[in-house]
Amino acid sequence: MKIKGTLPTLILQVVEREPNHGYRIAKQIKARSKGVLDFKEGTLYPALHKLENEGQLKSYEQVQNGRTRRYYRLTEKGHKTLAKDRNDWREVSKAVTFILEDA
Amino acid sequence: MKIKGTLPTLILQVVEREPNHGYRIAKQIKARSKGVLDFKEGTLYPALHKLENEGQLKSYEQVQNGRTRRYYRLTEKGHKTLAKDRNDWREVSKAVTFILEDA
DNA sequence: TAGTAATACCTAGCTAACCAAGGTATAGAG
DNA sequence: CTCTATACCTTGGTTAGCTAGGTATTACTA
Repeated sequence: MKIKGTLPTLILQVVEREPNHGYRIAKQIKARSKGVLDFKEGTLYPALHKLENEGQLKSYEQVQNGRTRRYYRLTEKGHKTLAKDRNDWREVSKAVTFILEDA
Repeated sequence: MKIKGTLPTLILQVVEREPNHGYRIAKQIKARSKGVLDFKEGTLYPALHKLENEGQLKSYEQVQNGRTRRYYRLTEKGHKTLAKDRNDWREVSKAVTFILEDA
């Protein structure tokens, strides 16, 4: 069983706490899920580009320790999307759980 | 936000209660989820065929009210898959919820 | 000092899930 | 007789995610 479709929402959530760069966003999703959610770079970066393209995220370069990183921050639109997605997730996950637990 | 990947498990769950035919399986998923989960026929039937092909389901024809329906029942393999999928779902949904609720 | 692991970003090509939009056919209600 | 619901199916499209590559820097280790 492989659940698809949660990555954009998870990215928005991680970036909401504080602006962050791609590599670190992926690490945090993995860490906070205790390794359960482990998205690959070939999935992550296209997802970030799409979110920026949609206006959910805004990126900027920042040099740190002599390394250039691309940071992402939430836009106003991204905030709204995240709020909506959280509700969607609650609704859908509740529905699936309800059926699977045969309540 | 569109979650993908739960349909096969939901089908196995519905059929576990009692053997059922495609059209009714879809209706029950929709009804038990209060309309939240609403898979289309173009999704359902290929999913059923795939599950039977994998040996998770076994189908047979049954005439009822002069109409021939294709019923599906769970195989032993299907039972095991369902048990595993339920655990997977618990784990993954817990992880996503944990991150989204920013716990 | 050379090699390797970790960091940090990216793309191309593939598969799988889902939907839209069609098709066929029967049963029942008006 | 027509319309709706039932019941099954397929084709073609989109999208998410993975595999498997690529580039380049930093940090540790042998």
